[in-house]
Amino acid sequence: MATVSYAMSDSGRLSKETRKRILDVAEEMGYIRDGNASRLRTGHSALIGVILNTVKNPFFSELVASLEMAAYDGGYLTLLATAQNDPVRQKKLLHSMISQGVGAMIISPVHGTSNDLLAATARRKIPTVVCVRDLPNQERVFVGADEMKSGYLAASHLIKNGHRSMTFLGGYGSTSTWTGRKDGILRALGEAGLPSENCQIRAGTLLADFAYETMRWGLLGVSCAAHDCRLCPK
Amino acid sequence: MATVSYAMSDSGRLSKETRKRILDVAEEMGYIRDGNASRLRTGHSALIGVILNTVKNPFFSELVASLEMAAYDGGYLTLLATAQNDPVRQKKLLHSMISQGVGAMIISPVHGTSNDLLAATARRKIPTVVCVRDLPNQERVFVGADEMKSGYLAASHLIKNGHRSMTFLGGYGSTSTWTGRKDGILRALGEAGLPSENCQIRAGTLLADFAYETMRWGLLGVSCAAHDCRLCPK
DNA sequence: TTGAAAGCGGTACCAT
DNA sequence: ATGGTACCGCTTTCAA
Repeated sequence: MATVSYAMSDSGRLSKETRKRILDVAEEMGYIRDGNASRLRTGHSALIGVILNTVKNPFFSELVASLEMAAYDGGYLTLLATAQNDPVRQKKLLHSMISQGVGAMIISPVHGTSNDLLAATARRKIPTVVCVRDLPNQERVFVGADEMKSGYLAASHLIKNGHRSMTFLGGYGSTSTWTGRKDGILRALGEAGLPSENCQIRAGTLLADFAYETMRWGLLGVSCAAHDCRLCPK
Repeated sequence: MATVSYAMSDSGRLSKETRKRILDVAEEMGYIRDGNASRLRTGHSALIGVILNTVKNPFFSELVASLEMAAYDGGYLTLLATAQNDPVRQKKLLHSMISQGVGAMIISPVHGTSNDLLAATARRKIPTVVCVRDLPNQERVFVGADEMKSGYLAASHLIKNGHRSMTFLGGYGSTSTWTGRKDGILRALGEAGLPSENCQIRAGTLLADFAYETMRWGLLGVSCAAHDCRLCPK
């Protein structure tokens, strides 16, 4: 029993021939080591949990692709689930993943995430990374874009090209993503000496789909109100 | 010990108050049952493994989204990985998933998949579904489109709209997908009394990206050679 | 109605 | 260099 384990993990404790004999037999009978039993004993997991809002949005599917490849390179598998804008579902998923013994978590939190979401991973010392949308006022590791800067760059681009009015369709209001981009836009307007009224600001669920389509065209949620802009979808 | 287990699974063996007391304490200390240990004992897993070629292609990301939602509704989590057109990687992934104790597998096999891929799941009686691309001459469950019919419909559409020549860019040649679509196109040409030379047939790795872009435009790998077709990308 | 104990498949310590 | 054994957290049988 123990010897087989030593053979599989190549601990160097066994003689060349004993090890080879064991591996040969294992190969022949199609043996695959039970990673769960292993984790149960050692506490080391080969699973990384990933919770995103959706995976249909190309931004997120590219993210999934990259995460999965990085995980594979590190010898991990990804447990993927989507929270569908539902904080309750998000929490259930996180608990399910902990139940499955994930060794680490990557979460892009939904709007309305409660402050205690990460308590479960924190208590168990499961390394957790928050991405895309931040969780303010919490102890966490965050990876994401500088939303403020992106809004600023987008608005500046429009202004530089002679546009004086624009519309901001950022999806859900009062998220850190939305607020950051909006602030960036307003800053750009201010620096150009334009009144903030020149940017129509819209937020809400119904606009999310529109914004999504806009994002697909590479405009990051900012759409130009002038109908002859070469960068905007027809 | 045993009593806690009974409380969690609500077997009805415990008195109302004992159960409630246990659940309260569990809640308070943030207890989450270890699904792996459970699986180890019972053999029942809450994991469904999914192996696709890629997840960047919108066709597959929509598939992932649907699979994940269905899994969630059934109380399962999805273990997702991409084979990246690499049969070796595909096999390693499958073994990793078995090692993680998946209860079922869903695979869209890569081109060049060896015949013994599913031997590992078969031996362990892990229910396995092959999708999108078929594995001919094997005992398996397959779910996918009628490729022949889709090629036929696409070519018929072009012919009906007055086009007499076309190009088929189907990506990798000699896959069941490619062959099916090609045969459908040729059948449509035949029925219209057109020679098969009227369809340029191209296959190969370099064309895969082109075909992918074409698919994004909703043309399912069939592109019209006439440059004024309203349906084709500009 | 409750609890003690064995065992799932590994790993790691200890002894041989 | 090798194998016996306890234990990881849970479920299930059996006994109390």
